[in-house]
Amino acid sequence: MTSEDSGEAGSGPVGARAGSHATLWALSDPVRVEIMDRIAAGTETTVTELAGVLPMTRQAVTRHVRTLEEAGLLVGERAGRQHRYRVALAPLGEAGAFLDERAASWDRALRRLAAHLDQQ
Amino acid sequence: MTSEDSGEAGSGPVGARAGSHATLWALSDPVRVEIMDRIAAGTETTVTELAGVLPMTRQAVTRHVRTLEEAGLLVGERAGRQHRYRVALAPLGEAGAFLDERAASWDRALRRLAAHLDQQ
DNA sequence: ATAACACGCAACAAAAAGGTTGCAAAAGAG
DNA sequence: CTCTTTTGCAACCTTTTTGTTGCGTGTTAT
Repeated sequence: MTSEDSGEAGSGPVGARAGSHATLWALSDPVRVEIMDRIAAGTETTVTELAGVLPMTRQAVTRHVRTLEEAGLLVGERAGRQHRYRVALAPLGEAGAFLDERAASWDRALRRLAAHLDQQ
Repeated sequence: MTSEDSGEAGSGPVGARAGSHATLWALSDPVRVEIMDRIAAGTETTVTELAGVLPMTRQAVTRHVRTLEEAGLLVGERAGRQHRYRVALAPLGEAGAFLDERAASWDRALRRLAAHLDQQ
């Protein structure tokens, strides 16, 4: 039935973003952040439960969950006929490090330009 | 603090995202990150200069720059017929704080669930 | 004044994202 | 076995992104 996907690390899927970009993009949608909130809280941890409290159908929730899963922010585990999800925090650290790195780089560049102008 | 709907009314165009979401979304595109890199470095600081080194037309660059400007990551200043941009680091701090806050919240929720399971 | 440059706006097309409905398959309950 | 629940997949539609071309406006140089 299901093919051997569920491995987003190799030759990625079609619309796949890489690394921290995927994480930033996944979390730039308030709906997906709310899904992460609810799964982390443990109140709604399946697609059907989430669709019960969110203003959209189950299939729409499935897509958001899949996006989060491809970003590595969610990990699913099948328990019988249910498909339960839990959050993974590792990509959060990567994305945060990415932002910090960029901020530091741009800050350095700005100071370098300012010093250059000051020298003239 | 957690309420962020009904954001900026007058300054935000039609499809504007609010606060940190706009920042995360703007930086989830490698092209826009590269634009930020080049403007911060001072090598290309106008739309025309950027279009000269990027594989797209000037109008496409204009759209990306506008996206970054709406997120507060770029500030433009007109000098004669040229429109020069410089980077602004403030939204970076907000976005980083948002990620940290979410990571801490989800981590707390996970520990609470783990403790709850441990108690049973 | 005229030509060249930098920029903005509008119309348009293709692709991706977000959402819906419908239907089929696997797991549990009666 | 039959029925219900949970899930996945496929087709389809709408909106948003992303990119193009064409044209008009303002600014600088000759």
